[in-house]
Amino acid sequence: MRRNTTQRTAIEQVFSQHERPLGVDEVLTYGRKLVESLNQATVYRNLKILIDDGWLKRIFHPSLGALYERTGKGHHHHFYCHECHRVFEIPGCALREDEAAPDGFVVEDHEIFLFGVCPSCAG
Amino acid sequence: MRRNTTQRTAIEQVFSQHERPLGVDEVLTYGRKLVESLNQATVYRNLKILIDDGWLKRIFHPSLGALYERTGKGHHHHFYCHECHRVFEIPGCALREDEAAPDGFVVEDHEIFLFGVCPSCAG
DNA sequence: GAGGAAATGAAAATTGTTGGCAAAAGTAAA
DNA sequence: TTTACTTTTGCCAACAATTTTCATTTCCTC
Ligand SMILES: [Zn+2]
Ligand SMILES: [Zn+2]
Ligand SMILES: [Zn+2]
Ligand SMILES: [Zn+2]
Repeated sequence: MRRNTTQRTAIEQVFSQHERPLGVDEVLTYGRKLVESLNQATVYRNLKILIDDGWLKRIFHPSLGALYERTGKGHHHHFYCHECHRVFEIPGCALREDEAAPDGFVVEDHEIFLFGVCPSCAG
Repeated sequence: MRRNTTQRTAIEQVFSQHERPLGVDEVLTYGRKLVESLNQATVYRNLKILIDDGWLKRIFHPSLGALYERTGKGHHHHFYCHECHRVFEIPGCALREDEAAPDGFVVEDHEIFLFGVCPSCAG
């Protein structure tokens, strides 16, 4: 049976405190402010657990690699600014899902990554 | 100044011969049929060069990791069937690009991964 | 051809992630 | 509570993927 641990609680708090996709290193850094002894392997183990639980979701960024974000925040997508290298969450969806794939394909989910320049970098 | 090498030419040929996203290991395997001595580091180096040149594009597969595919094949996206674990190229685009991000964001490119069941698995 | 810069191959070094194990901590029954 | 049991942790070794180092080879220009 699954036990509650201060480590996993801390990791959950990290995601609650930062409302954006986080990398493993960020989870570790922020998590250590809550539980000083927090270990990297523990972070990996718990990220996996939280994904299995459906509490987290893993997304892939073309250059940043794996990022983790909370589920249940409503359908949204991501924008990567190649100037400041930040990932933004973009609410809503501009995909015409019914036209997304040819007949016969059953589309159950989709992931969209936008690339460009964010408002503050665009000046 | 950039020089033409038999190795890079071989790598380009590999992509021309296989019209689908390829992993590093596949590029190495197929490439060695053209240049026996082809080295893994050379593959990595040239994949990077070809991406910088805009000749290749890197995409991330949720479980296979990084894949490389030719650019200039027309705008398209990818579909991952969670039954047979195959990646399909989906021609065309169903994204309303003008509505994809809030005002201020300059969208220059986007990547879409569809998930679901392919026609042959859907029966 | 000769000279010089760039690219390659081989291996070491990094980086990212997972696995083993003894010790620590959570849970439930006594 | 305390005890007994099991999960989870921290540390570290083991992997895997990718990058770097460096001596040697190859390409290109003269
Ligand atoms: Zn920016
Ligand atoms: Zn959407
Ligand atoms: Zn299928
Ligand atoms: Zn598109």
